[in-house]
Amino acid sequence: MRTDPSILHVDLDAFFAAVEQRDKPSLRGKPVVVGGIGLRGVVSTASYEARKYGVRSAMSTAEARSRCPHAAYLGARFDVYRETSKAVMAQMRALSPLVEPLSLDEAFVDLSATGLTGLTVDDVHAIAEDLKAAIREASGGLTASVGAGTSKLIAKIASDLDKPDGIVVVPPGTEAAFLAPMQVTVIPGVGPATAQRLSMAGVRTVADLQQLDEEELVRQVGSAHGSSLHRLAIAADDRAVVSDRETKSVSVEDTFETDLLDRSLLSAIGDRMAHRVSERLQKAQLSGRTVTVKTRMHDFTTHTRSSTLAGPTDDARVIARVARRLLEESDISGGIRLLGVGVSSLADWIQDDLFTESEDPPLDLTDLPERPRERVDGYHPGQDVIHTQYGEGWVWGSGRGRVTVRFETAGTPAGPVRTFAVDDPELTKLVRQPPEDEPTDT
DNA sequence: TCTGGGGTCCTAGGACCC
DNA sequence: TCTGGGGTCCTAGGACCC
Repeated sequence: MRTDPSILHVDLDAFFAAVEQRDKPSLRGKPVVVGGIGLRGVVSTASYEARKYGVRSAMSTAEARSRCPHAAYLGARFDVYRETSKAVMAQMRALSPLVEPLSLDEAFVDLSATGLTGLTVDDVHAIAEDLKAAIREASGGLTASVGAGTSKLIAKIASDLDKPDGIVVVPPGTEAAFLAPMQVTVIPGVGPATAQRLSMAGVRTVADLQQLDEEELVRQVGSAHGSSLHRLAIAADDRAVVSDRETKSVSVEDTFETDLLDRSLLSAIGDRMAHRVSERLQKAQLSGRTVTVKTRMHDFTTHTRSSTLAGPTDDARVIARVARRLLEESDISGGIRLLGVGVSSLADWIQDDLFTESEDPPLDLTDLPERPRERVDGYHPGQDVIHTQYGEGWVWGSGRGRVTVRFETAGTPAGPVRTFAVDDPELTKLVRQPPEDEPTDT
């Protein structure tokens, strides 16, 4: 545990709404609500003027409209927010190389990485003052709230105490007493479900939590959560500030204005989502092995189905094909309100390296899994794709020197399922690279 | 007035391997 | 011949965060 309050938590005030007010002077001083503006929309951010009417993040836009009909309701402009966020984060990085963004509008800054040591409460207060001024300058007038302390937990909670445009530095040594009178829900990770369980054990404040022994806590909320909560309650938090956290998954989802029942429509929507996921993977130079389809029923119950490929892919066609299969296996009776497609089990992957080496590289069939998968029933398990002169082939079973292939044209099965010996010259003849991977000058 | 979209982390059971 | 414990991978679901 460090002894000076050298971790800052910086939180931009009503970020999305503030950007809109910055860009449209007519909105300044007025209630502004940013979020989904459709029938099933939800509020992302409400300006402080709108909060006076009880409008809050995560509230349905319909409810927000009834509470504050005269507010300006705006869809989110993420590109603009991203750009502003970048400028703000740059100011933090100018202060310290160790910055951990949590979202577009929030980050931890570790001042110990600046070489400054023995910082006092006043020192940190002054640094926060300067940072806020730099942020205001770089962002075209946005305000931020800053919390500081000896840990992430303390900094994060402190930044919430004097919003908007405030600074709270918690003196070292006072952390446990600082937390004690607060509700347990101030601890990040304690949401409604955990709060409910704790309340049944008579725990409402952090002071109550500090009294509870770890074993009892683990019984109530599980082992990982319980032991981390036990430590956080007494402000024992040595989590490091980490820049460059790895992306673990990439996904796209959409809630429909009305519940959808039509499988072919859903299939087409899923294809488009697969393409968007693929684009984002490629942009980030990532690829992944697990494809997940998410469905939400009319009653809001949510289901996921996933399938893990033999190797990583960022190919829209592969993602789309697996997603289509998973969707076919999903129950959509009664209609679904949401569909999502995602890819996880990510690996770094430099896309070009696979194909640019040789002129006409054959698919290396010896690289296919040795063991056949058990469920080879016509749809499983979509392990890899080959491309042929007349369509796309889907390798769906292999082993013992044999490969089973179903060919498709534009996603539709074309011709029978065929099985080849790995060294069958006809198979070798059929296997070609897709047109877009061929050198353009030949 | 029903509940977004993008994520992270944890749990639990079954398969499989040693 | 029988029993078993641990580790890893996969799938599904849930809690939580901004």
